[in-house]
Amino acid sequence: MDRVKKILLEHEVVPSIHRMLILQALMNSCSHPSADEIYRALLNQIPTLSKTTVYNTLKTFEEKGIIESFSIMNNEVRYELQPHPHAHFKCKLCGTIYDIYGSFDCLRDKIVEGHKVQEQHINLIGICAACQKKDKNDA
Amino acid sequence: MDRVKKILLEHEVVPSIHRMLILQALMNSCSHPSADEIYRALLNQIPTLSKTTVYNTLKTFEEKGIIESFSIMNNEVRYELQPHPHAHFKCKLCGTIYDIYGSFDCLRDKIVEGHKVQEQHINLIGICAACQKKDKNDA
DNA sequence: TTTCAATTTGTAATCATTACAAAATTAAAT
DNA sequence: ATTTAATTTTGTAATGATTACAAATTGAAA
Ligand SMILES: [Mn+2]
Ligand SMILES: [Mn+2]
Ligand SMILES: [Zn+2]
Ligand SMILES: [Zn+2]
Repeated sequence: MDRVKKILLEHEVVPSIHRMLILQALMNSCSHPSADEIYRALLNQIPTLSKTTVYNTLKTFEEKGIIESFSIMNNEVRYELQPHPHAHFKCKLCGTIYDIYGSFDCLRDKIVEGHKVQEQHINLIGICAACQKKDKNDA
Repeated sequence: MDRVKKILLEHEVVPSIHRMLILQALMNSCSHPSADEIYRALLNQIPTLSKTTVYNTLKTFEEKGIIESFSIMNNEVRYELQPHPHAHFKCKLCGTIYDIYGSFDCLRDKIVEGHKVQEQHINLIGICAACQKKDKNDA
């Protein structure tokens, strides 16, 4: 919990209890949670939590560079702490989003055909390894 | 217009007048139009056009492999004929979406870390060349 | 304790998209 | 030409994620 507070202070965000819990939930989760998933995960600990607070807080975190957001298949936005740059794979069957640490060119802060790149999102979509196995067993 | 009809027939889509006009609008546009943009562009020619028809038709086109859709920055879905695989760059200032034909690995139909890739979307976001110039002139 | 700014909340609004059933169109069958 | 059935198109209502906004709450300084 001290680790969480430290991160917020380093990014000039007042470490309120809500913000600490939201960031903690995000750090504990490895599943790229959506705003709604974070909201539901915290309802036990903060019964008075408002979904607007979750949205506001996530926006603040992103503006301050604490987290990153991305969206795959145009449903809801998903959030994660920014570790090393990586790609995402979303399974069409089970919906799981996997991190892919492959050999992708990182174009951030590079100039591409004259355009200044600030963000890069590599989204792969298909059938994950687990669902392929499941399909074979069913057949 | 014959070209349009031919494409529809080749993909086993009945070439109704609406479908031909929607596909034509998509072929004439090089701006990755959204469903709403296509709808507004056609309202002159088909005053009775329903937005639902545009959505239905675009979905049909995509299912039949005539067009592809993608989404960048999680606003609306955008559509294009599928030429060679390429990446997209969206300018944060003017909103323009550029095609980027760089040297990107095409992972379609490949296996990545055990996952079967069916779609690949490379989205770059930043400030486009034109807007960089404009900024310099203003300063 | 008073004050004031920052944070949080609840509700209503927005926007893209989908669901669904009725209406219109088309082509085939009589 | 008329009937029939399937397909296409339409209009409206519903959905779901997100945002706008104003009121309520909190928390630190004076
Ligand atoms: Mn990730
Ligand atoms: Mn393109
Ligand atoms: Zn799966
Ligand atoms: Zn621009």
